[in-house]
Parts: sequence; C-alpha cells; structure tokens
Amino acid sequence: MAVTLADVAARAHVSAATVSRVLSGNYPVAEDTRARVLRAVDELDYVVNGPASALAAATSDLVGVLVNDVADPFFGIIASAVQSELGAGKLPVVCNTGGSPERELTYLTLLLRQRAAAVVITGSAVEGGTGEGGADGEHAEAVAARIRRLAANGTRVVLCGRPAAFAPPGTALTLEFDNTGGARALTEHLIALGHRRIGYVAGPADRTTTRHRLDGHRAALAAHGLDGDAGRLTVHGPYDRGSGHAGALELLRREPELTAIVGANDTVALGVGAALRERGLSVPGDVSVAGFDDLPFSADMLPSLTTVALPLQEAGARAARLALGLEAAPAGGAAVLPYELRIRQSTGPRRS
Amino acid sequence: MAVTLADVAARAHVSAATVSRVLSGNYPVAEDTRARVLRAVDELDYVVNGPASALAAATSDLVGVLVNDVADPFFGIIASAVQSELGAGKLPVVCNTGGSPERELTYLTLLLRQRAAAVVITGSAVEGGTGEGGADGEHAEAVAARIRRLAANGTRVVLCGRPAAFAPPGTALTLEFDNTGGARALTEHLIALGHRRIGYVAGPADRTTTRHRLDGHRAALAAHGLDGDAGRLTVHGPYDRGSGHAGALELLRREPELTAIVGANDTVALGVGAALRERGLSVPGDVSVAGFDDLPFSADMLPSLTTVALPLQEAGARAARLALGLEAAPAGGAAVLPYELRIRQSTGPRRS
DNA sequence: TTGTACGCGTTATCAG
DNA sequence: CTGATAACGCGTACAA
Repeated sequence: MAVTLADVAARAHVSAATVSRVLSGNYPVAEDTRARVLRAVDELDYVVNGPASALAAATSDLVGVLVNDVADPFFGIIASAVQSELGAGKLPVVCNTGGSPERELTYLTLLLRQRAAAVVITGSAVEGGTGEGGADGEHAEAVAARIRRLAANGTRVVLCGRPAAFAPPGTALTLEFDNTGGARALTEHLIALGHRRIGYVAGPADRTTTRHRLDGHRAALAAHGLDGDAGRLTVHGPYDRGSGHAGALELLRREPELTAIVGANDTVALGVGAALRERGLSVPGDVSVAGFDDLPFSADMLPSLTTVALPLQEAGARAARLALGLEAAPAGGAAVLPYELRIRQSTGPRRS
Repeated sequence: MAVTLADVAARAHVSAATVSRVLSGNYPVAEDTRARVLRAVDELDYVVNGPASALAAATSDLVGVLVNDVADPFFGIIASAVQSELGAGKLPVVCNTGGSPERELTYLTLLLRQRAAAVVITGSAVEGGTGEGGADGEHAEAVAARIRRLAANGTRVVLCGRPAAFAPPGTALTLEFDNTGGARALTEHLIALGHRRIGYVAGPADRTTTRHRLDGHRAALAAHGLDGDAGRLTVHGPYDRGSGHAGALELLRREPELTAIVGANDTVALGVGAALRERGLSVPGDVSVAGFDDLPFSADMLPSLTTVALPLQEAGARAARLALGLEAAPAGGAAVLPYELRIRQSTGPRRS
C-alpha cells in the first residue's frame, strides 16, 4: 500500500491537489489533465486511503445500520434494502443490537467515532418505565444524547420503525410503520369472521412496537365491546417461535374456548400454529391464526398465514435515500408507511 | 466534535501521547495517571477520532463481510454470527454482492481503501468458463488479485463457503461446507426410499456451490446406476422460490413419472412444493421433496422439509474468530464443516 | 485551471 | 513511566 496521492501526482506531472480534485470530481479540472491523472491512477493501481480522506474531510463514507439481528428476516430485508440503495461508494456498517439499549449506545458511539456519514436506526425502542409513548427512560435519554451529538457532527440520522419521539426534535428523520392500524385491521378481520375470544401472543412488554400492535388489537376489541377479557387473553414473550408455542399453550389453558390467536409477528404465529397442531387443533377449522409482517415464508406456510404486510423493502430503501440526502424529508420530518392486510388461509369463520 | 486528544491531555495535565497510551491500553502507564486521564475523558465526553487513528495506525477496525444478499436467511445467519462474534470494537461492513463478481471486486476495493482489518467473503464463487474447479476466469483472477493486495496490506481474508482455490495460496483462510457430501447423502436417502426417477432443480450453472451439490447428487445416482437420465432430470435456475416452482413444472413435463424432486436449497424446495400442490400432487405421497441448508422455516413447513443442515452460525462465528486472529488457522489453511442430514416428513417411500 | 502550504487527530519513535 | 515531535495521506483555502 505504498502508492499515495503524491506518487500519482508525480507520475502525472501535476500536484497532489490536482489529483485529489480529479478523484473527488467536485472541482473543475482541464480535460487532458484529468485524463493524464486517471491514467496514472490506473497504471499505479492507486487506491485512495479512506481514513486519510475521512480525517481531512471530517466525514467518512460509512453508514451505520442498527438492527436487532440481521438473521431475522424482518431486519435482514430492511438492511438489505438500505445497502442496495446506498450503492457503491457508501459502506453499510450493520450492527446487531439485540434490542438492547446498552448495545445501541455502544454502537452509536462507535459510529460517532468513525464519523459516519449517516446512521439508520431500525426496530422498536425500549420505553422507559414512567413515560407513556415518550422517550424518557434513562437509556432513551442516553440514546437521544448520542443522536444529538451525531446530528451535531453532520451525521444524518434516520429512524426506521421507531417513533420520532426517540430522537431530539430536529435531529432525525423518521419512517414509522403503522403498527396500530395494521393490528387493528387484523383483529377487525377476525371479529368480522365471528371470533369473540381472541388470544394475543405479544412481544416484550417494554417495546414500542409491542405496545402499538397491542393498542391496535385492543382498539378493535373495544370497538366491539370485547375488551373485557383482553388482559387475561394476552401473554408476552420475545418475538420468536418458542414464544408463540408457549404462549398458545398458556392461552389455551387460560381459555379453552379460544377460537383465534394473533401472534405479535409471523414467527410467533409459526409457533402458535405448531402448538395448535400438537394439541390436535386444526387451523383454521378449530382456531384461526394470524401474524404480522408478512415475511417471505408466510405465504408458503400450510395453511398460508393471514398477516399484515409492512413495506420493509421500501422502508429500507427510503431510509437510505433520506440518509444520503437524496430524498426530501417528509413533512414534519416523519412519515408513516402504510400496511396491507393479507387475508389468507389461516383465518376462517369461528367454529360453531 | 471539537474535543480532541489534546484537550483531554490538557485537562489531565499530561501529554497527548500519554492519553493515547491510556486509551489504547497496550502500553504501561502509571495507575494514577491513567485514572486522571480516564476522568478527563469522561468529563469531556471525549470520543476517539476513528479515521485519524486509522490513518496513524495504518489499520481500521472495520471488518468487511461480503454476502450475496443479507435478506436471504442463509447469508443473514452467517452475517449475524460474524457480527456477534466480532464483539464491540470491530464494526462489520456488510456488502451485498448479489453474487456478481464485478460488485465483489468493487466492494473489495472499497474495503481495501478503508484499510479494513479483515474481510470475510461468503457464498459460492463464479467459475470461469475454461477451468474446472479452478479459479481461472478473468473475474476470478481479478478477485484473487484484490485478495492478494488485501493480504499484503495486513488485512486478514477468510473465505466462508467458497473453495480455497479462489484466493492466492497463503493469502486467505478457508471454511468450506461439505456440499458434495451433503447432497450425496440426501440423494442416497431418496434412493433408499425406493426412488429411481429423481428430479433436481439446481442453482445457476456457474456457481461452485451449484456444481458441488450437483456432483454429490450425481455421485449418489451413479453409485446405483441411476445416472443415465441425470442430465434430462436436471434444470437450472436462481436460488429462489420461483425457480423451484418453474423447475418442478418443467421436470414434471419432461418426466411425469418423477417420484422425487430435490431443490438446490430450501427456498427452491419451497417453490417445488407449491408447484406440486398446484398440480394436485401430494407430498410425500405422490412426490417426495427435499431441500438444502435447513433454514429456520424448513422445520415448520407442512410437511416439514427433509434437508441437509449446514452449520451456518458456527461458520460465521468461526470465520469471525479467524478474521480476528483469535483462533488458530485450520491445518492447511482450510477446514471443511460437516453437514447433517435432517430427515423429516417431506420425503417418504416411492409411490407404488 | 493549477500549485502551495497547512491542518485534520492519532500513533509511534526516540529521548529523558 | 512520560513528553516532544515527526510522520500518516489527503482536502482545501489561498495564491498564482
């Protein structure tokens, strides 16, 4: 890695400054000079020193992408879309936080250290104990502080799937999913099918996404006077298959007359379905099952899963464009992305 | 971002060099001095300038991870494992190459520019037209050249799921999957069940993984004198659901008497199953179906999918350790990871 | 349009 | 164990 700007400059008989300008492309340079420089670059197989230019320019071409876990298709799809939209030139630094605010903080600091050009924070936030919908837990405060600092440094911050309230006003752009609307539509669908005792296997109680989806579910129930039992018919657990399995069993224990179970997401619904099968219950004959997210495999389940589709890909791509400043900020700095109810075979009329 | 090493030094009444040593931790510093420095760091909320230190130290703490597409669980799982094993401090730069050698080259160059500490290259390679098992296409040459340069720069290179032949000798460590062995075992399983006419929906013809899996399949067939028809009973396509769907239909057209179809991977098998159902064929009653990779959803399909499990997580974690130099290199610089045949419900005795 | 010269914030070498 | 000081390689006012 011996060849530097100076070497190229010498070979092209120009100054280092000129080479820099040719490579940056943001400054007028005579055509023949440029050609000479480019040839020298090629002949020497010169590769820019990223850290050096980042130091001098005070910004790198790294873009941080915080996700719970890339192995989870929900995040994998978003991360993939971000990365694709970034195009060559920008490099996505994908960080698994596992949903832990501490690790979020750690990575945000690391990204701050790298002078990242932008940061996309995906996934739900952990809510503080006291606030309701606000961002006032101590961790939320710390994360907000980091975001403020990032923004002050010129790093663009985009929240994707997290309420705008979790970043100080004016420091970030936000893309939210309509979790409440989707959940409500889903439960309305079940109620329309005649279901009255509907179980809900929710995510961890302290996540915003969990609460929003639950809010939508409860709103639908309340609209039909069915919310009296809501507390008893709700169990919490992580957003995984095991939680759906255990949750379904627990719900059935609490209320054998259940005719429908909603999973906090598709993966949970998968576990719910498996538990039901083990119990000898048919889906949707005995019990209807529904999920959320519409991950790729959901349509291929048997029976295919009724769920709520979220524009994950679009969200990621748009987040990337916002992060690069290629797209105008949405009005008010935040946009809500639409959901789409996907009624498939796992839900049907209530058993008589 | 005004606060620098010098500011901290001033506050702690020491030199910048001392602060640097305290923060790097790789140099003896008096206990009280260290405490004073640490306090100053804390009080000023100092954050190291990554690019600056990368420039001075000639290496960053970025680790490149090249994958086909993180949205694909196969790669998502590996990437996630790499990232988790990296721990805080190292940042994973995840690059989607879409399997394209050009983009692989582009990202490798970008990583070279960043002075990445290490690079993990996952996924199969594209084979040159002339060679057989070698790495002599022009693209392969170019990629090899980049790898050589990376290695020369001190960047550790780890190939994960790609033959060692695709990196110049001594420049990279390799973790390979036993695709051939797994494929052979899978087809042996089908043959043992009585199947004689077995279709195969393979991946793109020019990928090493495709060839290796096909080799294993053919070897099993040959061992039982069933390879006469192999060419006719094989179709190629991308590693996706649509390919499995179309492939199954085409195979059925070519040979209506087919009693089993193997997909190049689980996603392809999903498509195969869907096509079969549409044709009114039952699985495994009429036709047995098998996949490869054992992705998370495979066990939950109905019928659950017989497949070959690969230690994706372990591979990613180990690749990360090799990349960090935390684990001794395997003998000969390359290790082959074991597969595990997972016999489930999608395969059964040949219909009579 | 091109060259000069300095600064970016760290690390590492070399004294002390 | 600690302090100067010289790189590290590039961007960019400023000058020509």
